[in-house]
Amino acid sequence: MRQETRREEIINTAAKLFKEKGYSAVTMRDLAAEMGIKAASLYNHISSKQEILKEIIISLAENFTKGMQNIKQANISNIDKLEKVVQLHVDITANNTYGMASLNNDWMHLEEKRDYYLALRAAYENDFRNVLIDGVNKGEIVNVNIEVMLFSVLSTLRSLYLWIPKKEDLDTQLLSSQLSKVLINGINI
Amino acid sequence: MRQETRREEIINTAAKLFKEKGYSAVTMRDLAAEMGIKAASLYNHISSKQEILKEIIISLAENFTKGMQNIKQANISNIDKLEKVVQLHVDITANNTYGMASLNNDWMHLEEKRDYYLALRAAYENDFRNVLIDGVNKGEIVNVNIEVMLFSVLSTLRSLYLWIPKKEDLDTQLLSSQLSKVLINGINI
DNA sequence: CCATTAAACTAACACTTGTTAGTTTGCTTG
DNA sequence: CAAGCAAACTAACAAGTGTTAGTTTAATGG
Repeated sequence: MRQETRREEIINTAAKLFKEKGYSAVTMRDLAAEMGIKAASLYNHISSKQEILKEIIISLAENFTKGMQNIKQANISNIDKLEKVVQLHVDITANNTYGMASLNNDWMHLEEKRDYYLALRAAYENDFRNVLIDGVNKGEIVNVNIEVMLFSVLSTLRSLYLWIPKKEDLDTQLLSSQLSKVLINGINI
Repeated sequence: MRQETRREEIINTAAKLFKEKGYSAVTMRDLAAEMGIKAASLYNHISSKQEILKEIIISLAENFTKGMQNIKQANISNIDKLEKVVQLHVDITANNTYGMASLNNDWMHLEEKRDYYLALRAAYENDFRNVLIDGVNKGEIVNVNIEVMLFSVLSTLRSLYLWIPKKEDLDTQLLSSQLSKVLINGINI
């Protein structure tokens, strides 16, 4: 386990506070107090509050993009692809529960990188949609409204950060497989 | 269609802005500008920024509570109860897309009413959980991890506000039935 | 036509915000 | 030991914050 730099400590602490109160409600003085230093000292390590948010969100978004690239070009069924997507979300979220809150709720405060983030997200949703469409065409997935299926599954995956921290010793493998079953097969007998 | 009071106009406009930027990032001057007046003039109609948030969130939360009371005491199967819950979410969200964003993301800024909100939400989740448990016990619902099923379905329903506004002429009845199918039966063949 | 009233206004307040400049502290290493 | 440096500090700033006080405006109804 590599040692965290001071900069990374600040970013991780910020992510935690951003999850609790949202980006706008967290002041640089709040963040400094949580680190046990004065606000001005933060600027030895980061260049602005903006930059902290950017670091949190963009790295996560790029992780999702990378994961999706691998999955879409794999030579497996579309149901299997969906299971891989579920696992991708569980893994990334388990490793950065705090950051996922910012990704979901504070991306609109990104300013310069906002459009880049939105482009990544749109591409991701589109890749996801294509898995569903191909699955329907090949008879692997039931033929109901694609947008409703996309919305339903993706909403659950995007909300994972709200639930994962509650678990103590999380078995990501187990959660991922249970979640896949529920999302794919539903809940009725 | 009853005429909106000036107060209600302010609260609805605030909800719209809160959805776009979050409660903390919206200033009273932003809100006033959107209404075409000066910030100080808002205080002829509301007593504080806090109060606006409270009005938005608490009324919605109480609507959910009321709806759940009706559903839990109905003499129908647990699967039917779930369908009613889906419809409840679709109806409330379709009628107040903006407010639902605050309910989901800004409840932590409620201050005095925060604990009351959290109590309502915990009770709601518990009623929801009991429908699932009773369904499993009666063999209507598959016996997998209750918390995973609860999380999955509730996350989708709570995220509805992000998707509903995109539809132009929304048929809530249709959306509700499609969503129920996906959530209950899953997406595979 | 005058009194009332809803709803706007201007001006100002005390405080908080992100950030900068310049300085001090205390380790690490040649 | 001296030099270098990472990382803290104090002090201050300009702008923005929610809110109050007191005043003006324009429409309404007896």
